[in-house]
Amino acid sequence: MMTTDFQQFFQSVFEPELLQEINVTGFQKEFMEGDIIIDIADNVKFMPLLISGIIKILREDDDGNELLLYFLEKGNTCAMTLTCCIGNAQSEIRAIAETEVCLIMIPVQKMDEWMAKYKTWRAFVLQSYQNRFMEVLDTVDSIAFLNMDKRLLKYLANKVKISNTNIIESTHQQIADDLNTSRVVISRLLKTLEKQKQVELNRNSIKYLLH
DNA sequence: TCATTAACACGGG
DNA sequence: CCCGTGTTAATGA
Repeated sequence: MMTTDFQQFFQSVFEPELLQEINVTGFQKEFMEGDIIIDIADNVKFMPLLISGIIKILREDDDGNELLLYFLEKGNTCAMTLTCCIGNAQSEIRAIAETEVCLIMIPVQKMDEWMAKYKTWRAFVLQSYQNRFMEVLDTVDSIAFLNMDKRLLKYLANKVKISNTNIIESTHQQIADDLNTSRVVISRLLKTLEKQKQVELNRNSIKYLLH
């Protein structure tokens, strides 16, 4: 059973026959905030299409430190899943529900079949690759070339952009985890941003005051 | 110079 | 009382 949400969003992207097939083979799955959707070393058997909510994609080092790679929004899919499906490999990333999330799960076998059968599917998959690759490049650039204050601003701006509100409900510790730094640094940088009238600070929330 | 770690005080829920 | 926040001091890259 497919929701109207799904119809509305993907209608413009996929042709009717493909929509029909998705209807038949896909199934809906929901996650609560904080749920792990895909973990590192998981075998990927389904390809998720994001209907609603936001998913955080992150990487982890040997010591268990997490690093945010990018967020997925409505209409996106996980590029890691795509590579895993093709190579029949394990996930290199962890996907966590940033908000409540609604997904359509597509069995991986359908991936190949549809690549040949539907132009729109092919275009969608390639476009997803392209988009995610650019996001990762952007993140790499940030880490390599930007100081933590710029990275923080970019992080805040991005959060504002995807959540459609200028209030970011995070603790300093959560932000520090995402950017793989310490809370002391985030607290100090946020404080200077506040003095510069770029943000307003409250417990558990940050109001972003630019544009 | 700037980040990290540990430690501490403050205050709201 | 617990947790998030703001700050400092010591240490390191």
